[in-house]
Amino acid sequence: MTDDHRSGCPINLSLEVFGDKWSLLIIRDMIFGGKRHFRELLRSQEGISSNILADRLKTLVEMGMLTKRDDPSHKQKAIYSLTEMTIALVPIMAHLGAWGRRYLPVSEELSIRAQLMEEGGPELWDRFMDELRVEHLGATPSAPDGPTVRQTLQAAYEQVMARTAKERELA
Amino acid sequence: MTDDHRSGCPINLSLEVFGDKWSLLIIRDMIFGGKRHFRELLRSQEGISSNILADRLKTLVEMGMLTKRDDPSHKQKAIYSLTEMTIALVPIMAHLGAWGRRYLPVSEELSIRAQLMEEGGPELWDRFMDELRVEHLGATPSAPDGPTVRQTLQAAYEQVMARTAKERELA
DNA sequence: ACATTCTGATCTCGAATTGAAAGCAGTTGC
DNA sequence: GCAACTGCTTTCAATTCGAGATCAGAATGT
Repeated sequence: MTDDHRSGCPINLSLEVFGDKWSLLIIRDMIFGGKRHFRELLRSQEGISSNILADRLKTLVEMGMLTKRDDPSHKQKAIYSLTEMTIALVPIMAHLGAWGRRYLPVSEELSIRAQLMEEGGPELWDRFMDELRVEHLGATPSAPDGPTVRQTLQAAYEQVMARTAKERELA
Repeated sequence: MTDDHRSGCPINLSLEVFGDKWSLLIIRDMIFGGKRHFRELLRSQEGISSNILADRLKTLVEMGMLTKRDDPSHKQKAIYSLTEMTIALVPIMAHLGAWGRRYLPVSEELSIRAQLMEEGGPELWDRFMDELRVEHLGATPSAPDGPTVRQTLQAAYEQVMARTAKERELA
């Protein structure tokens, strides 16, 4: 980790951490897709290539955005976990999704999650962050039972996928 | 403007627009620094070089993030303006600043603005966005008189600068 | 009138980054 | 035994980045 920064501005430093075309997508897939393994992350919507993924994961670990440990069930598997720093990006992800949905040519299927996050507001974000802390940091569950935020988002996504698939079939 | 996107995901599309090390800094300087001209933007904290600045400005204009027009007072001057799309990034800027301030080695002088934005919350952001609409989009002023948000942030910055300069002198 | 400064870029060229595709040394499951 | 899976690493061409020099026209100062 080098310490030569362009400036001490918070926005600049944030960009030095994830101001590129891939880092936030990896984090997105971990947060919203529940992905923890290299091979899972390799199957991103955008088709990241393995060398880039390996490089970004290494950098993100060095910067404290992720941690990496061995998977007990498989000697060659590595498990990547979010840190508090990365979980704290959930509201920013929500804002980014809302902004993109408003101003950019998003697809319906891939923006339903952003819509639900926007509608859910800070309450939903907090609940999601708590769930991520349980999942990635071993925090003790405090929230009530029922479907998790990720499950809810995923279900909505699959429902839209099923509907649009049927519409395409009929067309 | 090409239309071949990696995916229709809102977060991905957002990153395709400003997912690099410079675009958001240019927008930051326009929003918080009130900069409108090439030469002003060239004097950034981070020392952007002129070819990069020219390239990013061109791209941002093409994407509808900025508009460019002639300055009536000088035939060679160009004035860059924010669009609604870019003004809508203010809350994201605030979140980014807050996140950076919490997790990264920011400098006191350059993070005082982020602190005030964080403390001000959505109310302050809305007021700021209204002021930007007046300044850049020609909206009719609706807010009460008194110092603008940018002036308030700038004054706080200069106060910290004066204090730390004195401290350095004494040390 | 004349020099200086200011304007928004553009040009050059070496260095760094990007990324597709193939390969690899193991591990696991059947 | 063997095919599939594991997290990468290597190769190499193409692209992008970026510092510095430069530019032509316009305003400004004297």
